[in-house]
Amino acid sequence: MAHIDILIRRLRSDTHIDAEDAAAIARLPVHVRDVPAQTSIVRTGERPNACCLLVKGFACRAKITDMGKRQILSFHVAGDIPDLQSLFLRSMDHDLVSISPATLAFIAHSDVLKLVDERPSVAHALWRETLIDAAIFREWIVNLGARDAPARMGHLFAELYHRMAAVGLVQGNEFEFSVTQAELAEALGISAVHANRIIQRFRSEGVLDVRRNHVALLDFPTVQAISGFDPAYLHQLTRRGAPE
Amino acid sequence: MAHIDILIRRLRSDTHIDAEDAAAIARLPVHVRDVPAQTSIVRTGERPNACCLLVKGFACRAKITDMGKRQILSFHVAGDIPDLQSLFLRSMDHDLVSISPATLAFIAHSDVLKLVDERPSVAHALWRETLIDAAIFREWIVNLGARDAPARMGHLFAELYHRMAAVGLVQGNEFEFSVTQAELAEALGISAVHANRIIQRFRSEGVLDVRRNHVALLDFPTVQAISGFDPAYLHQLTRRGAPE
DNA sequence: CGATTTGTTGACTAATATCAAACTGTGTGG
DNA sequence: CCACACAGTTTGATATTAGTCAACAAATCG
Repeated sequence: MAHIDILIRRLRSDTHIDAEDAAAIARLPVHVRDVPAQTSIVRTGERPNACCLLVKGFACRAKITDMGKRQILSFHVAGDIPDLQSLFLRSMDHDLVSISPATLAFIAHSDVLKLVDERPSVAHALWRETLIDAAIFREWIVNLGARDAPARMGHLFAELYHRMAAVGLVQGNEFEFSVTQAELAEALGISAVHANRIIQRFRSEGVLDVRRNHVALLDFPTVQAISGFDPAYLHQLTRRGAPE
Repeated sequence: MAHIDILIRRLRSDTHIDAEDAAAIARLPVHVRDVPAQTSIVRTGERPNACCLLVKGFACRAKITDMGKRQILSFHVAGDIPDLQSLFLRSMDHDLVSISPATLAFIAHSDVLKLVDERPSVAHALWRETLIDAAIFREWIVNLGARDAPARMGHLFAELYHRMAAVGLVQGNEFEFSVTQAELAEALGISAVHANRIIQRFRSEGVLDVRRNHVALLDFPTVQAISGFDPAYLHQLTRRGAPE
């Protein structure tokens, strides 16, 4: 499987592209690179001239405050282009960092721009991807502003479950995901100690089992109930291909 | 001044459009409507067939959680198109509500789509607008997740100052802005009582004076310092037209 | 001008942070 | 293969921030 196929699979999960579009995307030249965990891929203030497709592994976007605190903005899985916005926002306003060993496929901005100007349907599809990215940020704002810590954590894993299912990375109620409790805390806006206590409670209650490299949604209905999770904001096309 | 001119002014503050693009935008047919404060303009789940340009007044986007709590996602000022994402995300994942009497100019999706497919530069400009929208959400995540309540409030008003300055709506260090303390609390993810106490402290310290319809940034350097505000994430073109 | 919304205050409570120490697992070099 | 180093996790005690409730005051509106 070519590296870029994961992108086409991903796009098909939430947008409409036809065979010709897919073929045009598949023709995009890519530059593949493997990185270890904890590698900064793009940094705040840089002006990348390529977008980064995550082919394998996990990454996150994060901002550092003036007080030196890091806030993780989003987690990314295979098929995501976490810095697609750099196509029109020249300078990065945050960092992109791997949180596991990862395979990246870089696609030059110039090639993407040529493609979107030639094929409006691809432009619409990629624009839509960036809009879904924003929709996920909106839901994350709700999470941080309006839900307590256990609900936030439940919500995060319910979302990841859906997003990973879209690219075929879940088995039953479980999926591989590499994250430390400290990283989780940075995403949820809580302390690492508090994150640990919530994880333990979920584990003992048989709701959710979060490990260093693996997540099991032991009781999805409960996770959904305590977190108020509703996948509508992901704007995915349903299995049945229902209209969006 | 035609209603749509505020949009052109706004676009020029953070994107590059030429005279022909501006003329093409100015030719977009609009349907103008005045609404009182606290009016729901578009609701969650709806599938609007037009975008809404805010010509005058203020609005916010908000989500209601399953617990009935409302989280305000963003505030909007004249020149914003708060639901531009509906162009490609058919169903709304949040509400758009006026927070003051407001004038709205609705632009049919079909007209916008025709324009963006005919003029790539306009497509790029509008796409860029939605990306800046997302960049603001990212910063708001940092605010809610990594800063304490006073910093959040300072940050909100520092941002509004910049955004309103871009469309010429500030006088000195002051600007008109209509918001109740309860709404502020819903945006900041704190209780109304706590919001009130912070406002009073800022007022007594001569840092920031937030009133029902008016905001004065009495001491901008201090606001900036306590909130860690850095306008880079707004991706505005500087006054001097410096490159972005 | 009365009615309603918005803002203000105090007392009390709950959620979460901080700190510090100890423990566990995993990989590395001797 | 062991021992050590290190990163990650777990625990308890204590501190702080912010929430809730309830009453009242002040603005605002029809």
